This record gives sequence, C-alpha cells and structure tokens, in this order.
Amino acid sequence: MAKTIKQALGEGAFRVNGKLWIESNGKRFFGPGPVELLELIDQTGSINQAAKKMKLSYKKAWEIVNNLNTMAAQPLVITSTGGEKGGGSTISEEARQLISYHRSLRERFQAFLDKESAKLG
Amino acid sequence: MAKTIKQALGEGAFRVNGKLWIESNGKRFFGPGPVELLELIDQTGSINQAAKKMKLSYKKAWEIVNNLNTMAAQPLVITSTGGEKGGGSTISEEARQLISYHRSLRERFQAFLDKESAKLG
DNA sequence: AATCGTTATATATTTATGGGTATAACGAAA
DNA sequence: TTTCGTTATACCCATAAATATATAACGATT
Repeated sequence: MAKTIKQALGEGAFRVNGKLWIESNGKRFFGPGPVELLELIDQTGSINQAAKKMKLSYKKAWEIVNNLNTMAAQPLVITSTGGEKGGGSTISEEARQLISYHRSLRERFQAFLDKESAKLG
Repeated sequence: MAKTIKQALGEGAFRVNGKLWIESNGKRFFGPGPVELLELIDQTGSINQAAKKMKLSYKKAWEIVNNLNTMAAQPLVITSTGGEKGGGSTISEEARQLISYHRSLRERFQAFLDKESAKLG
C-alpha cells in the first residue's frame, strides 16, 4: 500500500506558501515591501515618514526608492529637497499602475496557494 | 490617458518570479534545497556525499535532514552509523511521496509564473 | 540671514549566516 | 582489537546584511 502525503506530514497545519516579485535580468525589482513603501509615501508625502511607519531605517527606504527609480523606465517616486516643509516625495502615475497590477497579481497567487494547500489537508 | 504597466517598466526583460515552499505553523519545512538533498542522498546513500555533490557543508546538510525528520510525522531520512562502510542513509517512502508532490507542484507554479509574465510583455 | 524637515550620502557598529575545523561515537569486517 | 567512512555535535571565525549615527545640501518662508 502506497503511503500518502498526509501520512508523511501528519496532522500538523501544513500549507503551501511562497513569495512573488517582478524581476529584470534576474534582479529583484518589485515585491511586497516596495509596494507598501510606495503606498505609505503616497499617504504621507515623505520617504522619511513612510519609513518610520514601516519601522524601516530611512537609509533602507531610500535604497528601495532609488532601486525602483533606477530600474523602471519612468520614475516611480518624485522627490524634492528644500522648501517650506523641507521637501517631500510623491508617487507617479506609473507607480499607481504597478501597485494596482501587483495587488491583482497577489490575489491570483493567493488563490493558487489556497488551492494547493487544500491538497495537503 | 492612463499610463500602462508597459510604459512604467519599459522594454526591459521583466518577468514575474517567485519561490514556493511547504510550511508548518509558519516555519519553512520543504523547499527546492531539501528536495535536491533528498534525491542525492537517495542516489549516494550518504548525507556526506550528497552534501559534497551539492557543494554544501556536511553541517548544513545535516541540519536540513534533522529539520525534515523533526517536523515530519514520519522520518524522511533513515540514518545509521558504524558498520562496514561506516554507516549511511536512505530515504523513506514518505520522502519519495513528498518529492513527487513537490515536483508536480513546481510545474504548476512555473505555469502560473509564465502566464503572469506574459502579461508584462 | 536664520529656520525648518526633508533628501542624500558616508561611515561605523552590531547582528545574522554560513563555513571551517575538530572530535567523539558507531559497528561490521578483517 | 584495529580499521574504516559515516553520523552527530561543539566551537570559532569570516563574510555579509541590517542597523545606527552623523552630516551636508536643499530652498521656500519668515
């Protein structure tokens, strides 16, 4: 009698999980972290404040922003220094498109994961 | 006029990629690395030789094996010490089931990634 | 000119990860 | 009892990654 996957795994809460991202030439470009950061920049108008809300160092947040702007054809974050409020940042229309696409992508991925996980239980 | 994803990304070779694994209570349990290791243990009859073929330290390989055996309901690797050849290891029927399932899972995942990537080009 | 909070950048420090090395235990066979 | 290659485990070190700290530049407003 052939052993089943369920016998191998037992009754633990096993499930299929994973991560998705968009890459270019093998270099990771766009994942959940950047998406959240972009949304918070949009809400706060500042990389600095967005980083704090994500409990990220400003440096790390800036690196993410810089990477996004370097790899994309069009800048995703528009930054400005100086001025009354010291400067600030906004996100571009292209960024909104990417966020929207990524959201729907994640929904499809979640459905995939749920379907696969069901096979284990 | 709304900007498209293609405009945001430009003509670079962007694609959707990702990683999959099986987890239990949030702890990663089974991924591509363990699968390859199990297959090599099956071929060589030894954790030590399997580690060398994967260019992995024996220590790391043993940790993977130990983790697999600890988390699964049934042992996936059966080890023995001493004897004519110093000992050795074999994989269980449950391990073969998991390898087989994981292979088909990855095929379905790859199809998902290809389908999503096509939307970017 | 002084002020403000931000962007932008360099440098140092701490933390995590993996690898290297060493060693004991094992048990069948000679 | 000696030999063998393996499993099993502890300990230290090197490299990488995340984090912390410090500082300059910016420019509209006052």
